[in-house]
Amino acid sequence: MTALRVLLAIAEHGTASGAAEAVNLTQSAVSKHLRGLEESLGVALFARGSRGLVPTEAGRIYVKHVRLALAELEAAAAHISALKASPWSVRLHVLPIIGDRWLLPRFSRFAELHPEIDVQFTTFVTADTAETADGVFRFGEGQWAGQCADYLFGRDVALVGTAALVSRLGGIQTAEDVRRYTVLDHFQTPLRWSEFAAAHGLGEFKPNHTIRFGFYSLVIRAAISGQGLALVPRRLVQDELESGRLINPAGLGFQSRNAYWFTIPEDRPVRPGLAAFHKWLLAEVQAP
Amino acid sequence: MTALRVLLAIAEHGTASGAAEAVNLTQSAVSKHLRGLEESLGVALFARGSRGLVPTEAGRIYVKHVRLALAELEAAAAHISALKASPWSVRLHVLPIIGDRWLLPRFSRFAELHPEIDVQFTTFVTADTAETADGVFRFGEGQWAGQCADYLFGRDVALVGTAALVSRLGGIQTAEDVRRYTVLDHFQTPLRWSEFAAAHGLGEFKPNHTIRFGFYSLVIRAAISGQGLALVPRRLVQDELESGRLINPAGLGFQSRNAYWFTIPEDRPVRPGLAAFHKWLLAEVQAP
DNA sequence: ACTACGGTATTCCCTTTTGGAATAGAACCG
DNA sequence: CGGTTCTATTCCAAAAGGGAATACCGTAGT
Repeated sequence: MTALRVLLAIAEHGTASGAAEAVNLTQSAVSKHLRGLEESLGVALFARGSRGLVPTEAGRIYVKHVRLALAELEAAAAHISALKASPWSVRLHVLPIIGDRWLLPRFSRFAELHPEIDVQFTTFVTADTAETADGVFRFGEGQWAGQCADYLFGRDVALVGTAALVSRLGGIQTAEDVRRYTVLDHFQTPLRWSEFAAAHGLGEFKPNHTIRFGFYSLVIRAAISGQGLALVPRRLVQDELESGRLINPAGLGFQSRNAYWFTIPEDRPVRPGLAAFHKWLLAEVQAP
Repeated sequence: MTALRVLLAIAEHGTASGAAEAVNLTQSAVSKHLRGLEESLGVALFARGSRGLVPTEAGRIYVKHVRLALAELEAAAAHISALKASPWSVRLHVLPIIGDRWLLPRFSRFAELHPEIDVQFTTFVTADTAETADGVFRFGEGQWAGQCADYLFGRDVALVGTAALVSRLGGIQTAEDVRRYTVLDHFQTPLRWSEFAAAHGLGEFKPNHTIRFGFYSLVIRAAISGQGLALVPRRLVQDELESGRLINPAGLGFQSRNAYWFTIPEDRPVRPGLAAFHKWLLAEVQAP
């Protein structure tokens, strides 16, 4: 069971050590779980490379199903916990990328501040999971029917890559130069590069080569390991930009209409636990 | 994880001890698993009665979701095992009621006969699970598009109940007498009682009281514990009829158009493992 | 070519969990 | 009121899970 969670974590992080952190285990445990799964299925799920684990065909299929299954289990738990919701419990639906790179690192502060509030996280998407949640983190333009949305961050999108990569291909002065590079993209939000092109008046944008990933964390990871250029909300790579592991050549980027929001249902009374979280969240976004 | 399987087994059997047998554990282990689940969810899933465990509202909801989740996992496994199918492996989709009461008890004979054949059972229903299966046990009239179907048994439906129940309410001479009894029914195949009524020219059949169950094994179990009369394929309660735990008053029953069939896809080449199983299955049905 | 680095696999060892046998207890039935 | 048929609990052995340390392997940069 934890093996399945481990599996998904690996799929999202692309490395066993990264996954280990995400599920609060050691890399050794993760490795063993993966091996256990592969043995019981009799199939290799990930190909071992020195840069991490890359899913095999079977792995991709299996991961897809396992994600659905865990989503269903999560929905089950959410559903029954909705039956006994106390005013001090909060059920949140969090996008993995936000949870990993933004919310969880600072959530411990909230937990310390409000030990009496019981916060439950949900990360997979199912039909009714969004319905039973008290608050949902979303990506989009800020309009959802029946939802009251607060902007968090993410409109400020930066073009990023490693210094080594950029200098090797002759540097980037203008957006035009990007055409020479491999670009990294995300399956579910493929519009980003055309938004970038539009913002810089590039017209038809046909990059040298595109690599697509199923998870945004993989896009970021690929950028860090120098595989190409990525468009990422600046806030999500703040650490890397400050430490120099990533650079933002020529300050290129654009203002996106799509960003990260936190929504709460309009029709439902706001219970005190949710109110406290909501307030904390907005404050945290303002003053980082 | 096994806890979830245990949960479903309990839901299907209505007793912890029965479930224990179904999942190859002891009753003690089952009890502990259930308690563990309930504690981690903070909700009672089953009400403890001295005649077994009956699901609570929360329990029913949870079971429903868990079934979907496990179906998904099963589909995952089936999917990837389809990728590496050897000619000596067979993937079967089995209806729980058949698996429990008919197939598994005699399957060990097949396993002894053909140790080289790797048989994989699947019991939950998912869209593609039926597609990847080599053979499927079905309930119906024998016509499925693209499937070649062999009749197994189940057309001979008997009216059954405990001797105690029947004598208490004054015995049953004709089908008319059934009206005085509580009847047991199955959600997914509710037509049975009207078929029975039609076969005996009863016209509008309005029984005294009806109890409905989500699983056919619960119907049988309820009949055995004297809760009412049930219509059951005779082959599925052969043991009980012979031992007298159930009786078939006045030999009442009817010939149903719906029965149990085994189907294999028409378009697919029949691999040797499947051929062997198929042959064994038909022989087993003939000579019990 | 060599070293530093970032990753995975493996070994050893301890802790926790799991599962079975036996037993106790509760409800129902005749 | 015994007998039967359930569940809950206790005790104990076995197995799985998980962490720390270490070995190992491929790549990148000098």
